[in-house]
Amino acid sequence: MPKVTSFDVARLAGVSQPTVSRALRDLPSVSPQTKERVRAAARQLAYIPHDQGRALSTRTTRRVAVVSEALTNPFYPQLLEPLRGALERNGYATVVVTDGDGDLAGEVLADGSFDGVVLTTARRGSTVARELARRAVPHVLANRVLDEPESPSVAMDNPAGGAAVGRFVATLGHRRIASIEGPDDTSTGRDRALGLRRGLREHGLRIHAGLVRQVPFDHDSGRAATRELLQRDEPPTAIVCGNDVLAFGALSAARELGVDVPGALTVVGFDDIALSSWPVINLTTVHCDLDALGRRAVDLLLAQLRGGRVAGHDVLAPTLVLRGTHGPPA
Amino acid sequence: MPKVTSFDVARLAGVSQPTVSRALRDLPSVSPQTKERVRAAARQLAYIPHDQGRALSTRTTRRVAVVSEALTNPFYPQLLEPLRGALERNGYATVVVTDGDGDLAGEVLADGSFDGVVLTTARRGSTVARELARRAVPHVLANRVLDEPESPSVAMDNPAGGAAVGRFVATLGHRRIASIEGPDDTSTGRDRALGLRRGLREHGLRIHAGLVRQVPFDHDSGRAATRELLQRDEPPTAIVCGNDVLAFGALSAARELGVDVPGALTVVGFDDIALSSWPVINLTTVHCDLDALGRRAVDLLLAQLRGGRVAGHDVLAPTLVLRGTHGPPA
DNA sequence: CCGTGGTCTGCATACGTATGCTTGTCAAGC
DNA sequence: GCTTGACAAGCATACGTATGCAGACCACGG
Repeated sequence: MPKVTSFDVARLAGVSQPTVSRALRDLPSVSPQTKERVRAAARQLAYIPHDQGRALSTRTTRRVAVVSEALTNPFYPQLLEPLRGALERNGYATVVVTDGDGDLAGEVLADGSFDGVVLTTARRGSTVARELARRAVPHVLANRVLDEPESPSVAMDNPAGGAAVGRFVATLGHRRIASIEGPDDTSTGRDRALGLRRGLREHGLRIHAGLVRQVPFDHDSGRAATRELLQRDEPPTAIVCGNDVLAFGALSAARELGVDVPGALTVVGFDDIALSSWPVINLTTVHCDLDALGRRAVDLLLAQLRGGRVAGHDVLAPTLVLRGTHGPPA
Repeated sequence: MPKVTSFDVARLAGVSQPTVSRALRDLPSVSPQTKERVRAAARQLAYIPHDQGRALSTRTTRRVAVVSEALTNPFYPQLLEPLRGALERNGYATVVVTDGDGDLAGEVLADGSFDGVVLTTARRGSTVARELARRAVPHVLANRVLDEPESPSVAMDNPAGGAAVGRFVATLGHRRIASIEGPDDTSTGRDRALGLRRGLREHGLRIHAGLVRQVPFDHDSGRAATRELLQRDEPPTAIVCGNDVLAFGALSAARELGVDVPGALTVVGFDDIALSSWPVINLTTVHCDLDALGRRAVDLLLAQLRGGRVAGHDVLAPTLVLRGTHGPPA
């Protein structure tokens, strides 16, 4: 592809290839006149330095991989954006590596294509982080964490958020409370569910086993689970969801079945993604500061890229945000 | 990063470096016994071939860049997914290149990091495609097209879709029809708006100049425009939006102002992204088969990657999908 | 006039893998 | 027994850029 190389530029400018390399990077060891001649030649040939060559020579790519599940879940683009911004401000390009099945081979991440890795959707037992650690690839977990906290990580305080929701629905007066939870092998799914139970317990409440559903984090799963729950003999008066997308599914099911929200049903989400604040949705949920999370994660990664050993486990406090999908039981 | 190279493997296996290269790629010119010895050595050292080295040597990256605006607009992840799938099936990895401002420097795309490029958010006057053409970088436009059709492209038949919407709202009986359109420098924004006018004209209708808003393709813009429109002395009875996200904004504004949809206001979108079919939204819109679009775009790209000259301009027919946000005027 | 120091440029080579060509080995065929 | 050929592996080198080191050149001071 790169028909024109630094040798071509050198020939045209009447200098050597190394001089071209130095001149175009504006190193001080090249005289102003030579620089100008080289720049002119490069311009004339529309020369673009070949990135592979540079990367091979410097053993640095200025690229960071962000591993995420399907981007069609709107949560991930919103996490991605702050990560991308922070990385860009520090001179790194972001490459999104989609990990559809959650069993990505670690090899792709350690073949020299990236200077570092951000894992956003690690499963609790995933070995990818361990493998990266073994190969000394700078990396950080953002959003989800592992059971064995070997790698640095940043996450929301999901247990605390879950507990806050529990206390909130209890205080509203609800007693028949359902929980639509995310997968148990994700730290977000499990921690929020555990937190919810703790919050309810503080008010002397428990979740009836029949009112618990554990499903993947997507709209249709939330919708199906909610349909089941609402068609029980004694349907719940409140449904707490493991994330916002599940809550959208709950709202969809309620709409389909003609159940009024919040009159006859309270729905609470978790994440506070952009859609949730749209008046057409107006979801009561738990706000997560993904900007802060992304910035912090990138800080931890940069520290490693600069050669330091890093082992922090940051936890950010979420906050309940009250909108239009909650109320006292009918 | 790659502490262990093919030379290390060669030394351990007692063979030469080229033999390692051939053995691990399972070339026939290596004896089975040698292959096994090399594989064992590679396994023992946890050897991962350095991608930069391979890329430099073969002058091929097996990577394709997909250029898109911010992924927080849910349309793009949905276009991305079929593209990614089709590329993956053909052995190419997808790299998302985010083009926040729409003025991406073409250099990044032509520095040898990618074998090909898919442009999804090109502005009408963009020179990026031309630059790629000049440098003989295989590329294709998917979704949006250019005024000068120099590069191969695939897009929905946006004028036809717009016309269908125009005829539809006219047939419903609406007369005060508003149009919230996307930016004029995008082919989607302009073509859909032109199509709408054509469809209405067929029914002897015109859009009052005061009922036209041209805004960026995002929720808040749609919401703000709709608030303005609904607070006029004679508000529109139907609002046609340049895409679904704008329509969500319209629904938000209607909700805020207590305007009933579809009782007092008809809202129509364009794209039929996943959210639109959620019962909680249930938007009447124009369906675009992004799977087909993505597959076709990748086909055109692959033809170029295999060395062919390609110059097709494919257009796919969209279809109106009637859901819950339309009705006759009050 | 020679030596010194500083400035600029070029030479040689490294980075890790892939591949054309050559060499070596061995068995079969005449 | 020598040739032929097939097969297996190694040698040399290419890909494009970056960098340590050496050398050239110039000006200046003694």
